Amino acid sequence: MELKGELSKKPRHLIQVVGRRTGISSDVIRAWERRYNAVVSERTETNRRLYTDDDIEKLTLLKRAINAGRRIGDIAQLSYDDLFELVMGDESNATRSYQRPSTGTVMELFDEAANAIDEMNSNKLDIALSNAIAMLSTTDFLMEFLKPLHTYINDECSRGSLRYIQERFAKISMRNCLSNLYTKFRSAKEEGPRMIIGSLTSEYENLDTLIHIIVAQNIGWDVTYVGNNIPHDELTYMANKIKASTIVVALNNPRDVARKTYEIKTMKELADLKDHIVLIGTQANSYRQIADDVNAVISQDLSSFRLTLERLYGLIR
Amino acid sequence: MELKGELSKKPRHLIQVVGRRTGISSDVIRAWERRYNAVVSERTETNRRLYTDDDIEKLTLLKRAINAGRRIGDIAQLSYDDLFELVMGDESNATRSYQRPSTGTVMELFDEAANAIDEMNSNKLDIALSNAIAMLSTTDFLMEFLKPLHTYINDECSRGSLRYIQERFAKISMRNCLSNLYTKFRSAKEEGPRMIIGSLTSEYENLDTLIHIIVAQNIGWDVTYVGNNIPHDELTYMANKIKASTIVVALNNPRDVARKTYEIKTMKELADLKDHIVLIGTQANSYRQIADDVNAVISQDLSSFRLTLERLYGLIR
DNA sequence: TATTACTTAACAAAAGCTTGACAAAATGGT
DNA sequence: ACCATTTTGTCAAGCTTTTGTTAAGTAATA
Repeated sequence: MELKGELSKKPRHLIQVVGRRTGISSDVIRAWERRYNAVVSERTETNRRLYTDDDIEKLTLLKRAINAGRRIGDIAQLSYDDLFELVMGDESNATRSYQRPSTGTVMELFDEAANAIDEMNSNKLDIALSNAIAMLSTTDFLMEFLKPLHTYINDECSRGSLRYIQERFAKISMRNCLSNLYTKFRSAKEEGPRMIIGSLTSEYENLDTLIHIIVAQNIGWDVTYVGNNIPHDELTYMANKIKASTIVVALNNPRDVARKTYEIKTMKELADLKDHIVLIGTQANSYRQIADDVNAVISQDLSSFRLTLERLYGLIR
Repeated sequence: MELKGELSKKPRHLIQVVGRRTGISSDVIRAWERRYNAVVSERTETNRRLYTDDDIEKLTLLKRAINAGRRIGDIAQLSYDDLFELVMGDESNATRSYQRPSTGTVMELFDEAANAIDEMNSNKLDIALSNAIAMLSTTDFLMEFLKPLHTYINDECSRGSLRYIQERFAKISMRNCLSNLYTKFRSAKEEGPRMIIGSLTSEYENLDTLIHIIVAQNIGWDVTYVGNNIPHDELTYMANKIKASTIVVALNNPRDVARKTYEIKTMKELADLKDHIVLIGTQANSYRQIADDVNAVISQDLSSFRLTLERLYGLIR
């Protein structure tokens, strides 16, 4: 089936579409063409630019290179392959803290979302979220946008300046957005070590857990999310069956610590010895003792979760 | 089971109906035909246009493509498949093209999904679901694929041939898939009458409810889903605030009929008199009496839900 | 008879194009 | 650390193309 090969060489995308897909404004795309011949598209008979899939790929790479600190003037004329190599090098050498020049962007996106929640306009909220995804790197989106938005909602709600239903509908938009990200990244990666994420009986579904999924996928894990309120034996059954190398247990409900402690112990016994167990969530700290006993890792925040997974990833591969 | 029934090939919809279903005005549909031969329908002996279901699907795709930034002149003449590939690429921002199995019937798609659930391969399940979306019209996808798959899972699980965790992870994939559809059908412009869908206190989240959302959106409603377990006063508050013309209440938990009856009555009193209330879900029948009293509509199955919404849509517009 | 649909023509808003200018940010030399 | 220079994103003016909308007159429908 040559579907992809044929189509990708065919000029068929208008500049507006390219702008949306790459997140580069049409003005900039034209400026790059004018100044550096970065991507020179074909034209229709009436002089409209028509881009191919390959053009889009190159523009995406250019954007990533710029994000990594390159200057457009220096890299615009590189071939796709050279560019690819460059970006790979840049991104692997990148110091982990990459600072966005103007914090204005994040602030504006945040305000847009907060307004949408205030007006209870779910459409607007969805748009704000997808704008944020388009504008920010995945990490920034999660750490600097979605997480703050989450705590903002919780705070305002407990202070009484947001109503319960505003919290609920906002969280549903955020959940949708996260599951979109989940499926989007999933299709790209086929391989990578397997991981199961879920929570034990009496736990509720939690946005933070979903955020953890995206982080894990982003590092290269093949993640299966099984939801909340799962009996521990079901978790181990599945882990064994699909040969998962890591089980991530979300702990956010302070009740039943004793039972859950026992369940974690049992899981370690029943699952393959090679399996790693990672505990996340607000209540994870209550499980220090058992974590030591079964050699589990506690990751209370996203960055330590990321570090843990990168370490395990290195161990397993 | 025939992939596309005889009915879908039969020209039977007047242009007005097509306009309502697709959200494209009749003038525009005619202009597209005149200028680009986008969708050329058959005619009655007296020269009236008669459209098939397939025509409607194509128009819907055209609209989605335009939403994604395409221009009608460039895409009007594309085949359904090319159009679909284009829309999927645009909407998922990733240039990934789905892989479609050579010959596909609903049965094969179903088996593919069932196998994935059996093997607990969530990746495979996701692919099966998106293939089904690709192969089938939205209506067929929901009614002939997803709904049967849902009951299949419930049956097998209660018979014990599927484990609890298989049910859970499968339903999460299906939920993700539905929320993807939800976001995709969202039009950028806020048009169409507003609707709120949610469930009252003590209700659980339900896949069927999500399916109803897609159906409603497909007809042209601007849907806000607020989730399960929502106090009735919060529902009315939001309905008033965003000027929703219809509130859809999902009732699937047999407990607390008396309380919920009272809550429905109160909602009718507090919400604007013009608001319509629609009751859906397995337990909706237990609310016949109050439905009559407050002039609410009960829709126990998807097709009656669709009819109800089309009628209301006509009334409101 | 009142409504809906059909055709044709015309209009106006939206989006694309080019050229040119400007200001913020980055760079580089002292 | 300071200042001049270069780079680069953004925007405006003026023009063309595309496309949704409206109007006018006629035919069909209920």
